[in-house]
Amino acid sequence: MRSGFGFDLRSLEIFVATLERGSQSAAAESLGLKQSSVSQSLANLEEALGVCLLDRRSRPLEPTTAGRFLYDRARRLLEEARGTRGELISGSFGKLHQVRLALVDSLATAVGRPLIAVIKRHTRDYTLTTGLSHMHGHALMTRHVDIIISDDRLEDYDGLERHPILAEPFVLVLPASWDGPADNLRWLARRLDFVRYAPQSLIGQAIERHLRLNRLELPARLHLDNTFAVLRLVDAGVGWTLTTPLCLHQAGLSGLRVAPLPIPALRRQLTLVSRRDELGGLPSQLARDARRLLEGDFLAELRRRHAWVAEAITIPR
Amino acid sequence: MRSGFGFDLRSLEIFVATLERGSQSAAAESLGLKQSSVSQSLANLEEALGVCLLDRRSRPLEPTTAGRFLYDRARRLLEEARGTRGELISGSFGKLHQVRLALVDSLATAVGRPLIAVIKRHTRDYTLTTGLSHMHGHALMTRHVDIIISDDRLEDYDGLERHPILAEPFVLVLPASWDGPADNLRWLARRLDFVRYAPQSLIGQAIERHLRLNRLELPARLHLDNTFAVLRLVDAGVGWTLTTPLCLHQAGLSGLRVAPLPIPALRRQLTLVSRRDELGGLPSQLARDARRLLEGDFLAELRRRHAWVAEAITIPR
DNA sequence: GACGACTATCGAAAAAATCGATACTGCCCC
DNA sequence: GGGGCAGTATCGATTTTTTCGATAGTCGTC
Repeated sequence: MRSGFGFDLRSLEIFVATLERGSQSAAAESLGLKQSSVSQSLANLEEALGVCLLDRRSRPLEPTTAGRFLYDRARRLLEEARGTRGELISGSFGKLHQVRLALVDSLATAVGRPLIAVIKRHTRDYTLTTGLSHMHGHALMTRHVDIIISDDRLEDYDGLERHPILAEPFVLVLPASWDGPADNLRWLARRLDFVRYAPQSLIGQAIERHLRLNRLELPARLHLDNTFAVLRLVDAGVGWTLTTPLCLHQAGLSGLRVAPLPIPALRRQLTLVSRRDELGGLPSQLARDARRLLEGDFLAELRRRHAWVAEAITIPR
Repeated sequence: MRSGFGFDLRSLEIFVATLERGSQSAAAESLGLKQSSVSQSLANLEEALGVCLLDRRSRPLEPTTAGRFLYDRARRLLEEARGTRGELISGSFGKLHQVRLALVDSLATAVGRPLIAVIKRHTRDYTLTTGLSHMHGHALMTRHVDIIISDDRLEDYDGLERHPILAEPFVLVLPASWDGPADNLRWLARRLDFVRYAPQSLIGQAIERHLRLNRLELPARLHLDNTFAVLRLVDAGVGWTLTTPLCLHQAGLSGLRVAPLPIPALRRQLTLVSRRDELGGLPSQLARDARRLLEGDFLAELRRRHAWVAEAITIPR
């Protein structure tokens, strides 16, 4: 047995049959083996696991505590293996057990929970992770996740399907207490610190690149790796930052002052990306639902609070 | 691979690694194999399952629909195998996945649902079956069930633990419309048919044996294999029968006339039986709960309705 | 203490998994 | 359009694992 588990399906079959038939000889017969093979297999199993599984003295054979436990798990594993085989050869595939979804933080807070509800209708189990966007692409390609929604469209890769979710402009965010002008970043940066996103994050990179393009060299004092931390500092009056309406929504800090960028516009696009044709209609459905949720929840509130920002947001379809 | 599944844990490992690494060569390296072995294993897998799993043309390698499905199941199987191994070698056994309980019909209706709640606190999953008692003993010994509650104490077998649940007398049951005497079965049987339990059932056998012992030869016209059918006929005025208070309670036919046996008493004992020391405290706890439920529900109602019968019932502890 | 029913052990045989070598495929690039 | 490249398939040889047959050991029963 080459697998590193200490057992494989065959040895579990033998073990289970032995307990159910009550003797090695009976198990051997029921499996079309000889008793010696059963004995060997059981000995190997105990050897490989380093655990005693059977009390050989009693008749019918009885499991030890560990054996009783393995019996339970083995039955389950074998049952699932049988089911899998059946579904495979009949071609009638059931629900997937697990769909793994990775979201940018800002979306996770806004629409994570309702999206999970949608996923649940398609699979038995799911995982949802958040994290830095540039990790998501890699995770998708190595199959550590199945679906990502982030600002990375992974244009370099083939075999993917992409569903745009949201395009939003970056805005300038200032402490509520700041009542000075907000139309010159260079000038602003001399009175109030620029609170930056850490350069590992895609959002941070996008901002830095845009600032460079617009020939703004601003002092690098504060680098924080998540939106909440960034906005918390701004809220505390420490400085100002650039971010997007969705991030603002996520942080839930309603007291901040929001102004248009005093430099050419920068936008980010959130896109749902998955491996093409692997999950049927689930990705497009999730995309549709994510848009609907953003529309109803986030955008509606934004219209009330900062109508001019809401104008600039695009939710496709 | 000797198991009849078309795959084993090893081939699943290889398949999963191939998809996750995106190529056979990479998978081979990650598993310490050569590419040719991976190719072989995948070919065997497809051969054994009779299904194409991979689209070999695309880079990184992509699964077919069947392949995507198998990937999902395989990850799960491997995950469970890993978990099982971990729990086994660390000795810290988790919950059992499944405990299988078999009850005599009459108990199932009376206390089945609350008992399930108790089981749920001890295992992830459970099954409950009912059926003829004499099947239960066999099922227990062949590990098709873990716990039985029936009128068969399986005295012939060792290695079992037994917890008495209830002892109850048989009673004579007549149609409500019958207002004649109920103190002579032979006489009764000439006016009204004796509705029997099928001789396959343990309860039927017990009754027949008792009648023989008391030299009663009654005509064999009606043989029904479950309490509900038996009592339904009695209720319809077709005949009379012998049964127990719990069976009466189960059938829920409140209009029937109940009388003491006009022959020496016959009792049945319901006992919870399980393989000794396999399930820790669960059997005794279930027994305790079953008694409590019978006491509170069944016996309390019986006291109101037929106090003289309630007297004759014993619930231990 | 012989018998029967079962299990352990061991070398041989059979069946796998794996390897090494090599041929094949599709793609990119000049 | 042909060579290089990265990956895959195939095949005989090799190693490892599984199974077998034979035999010896164990335990309980009569």
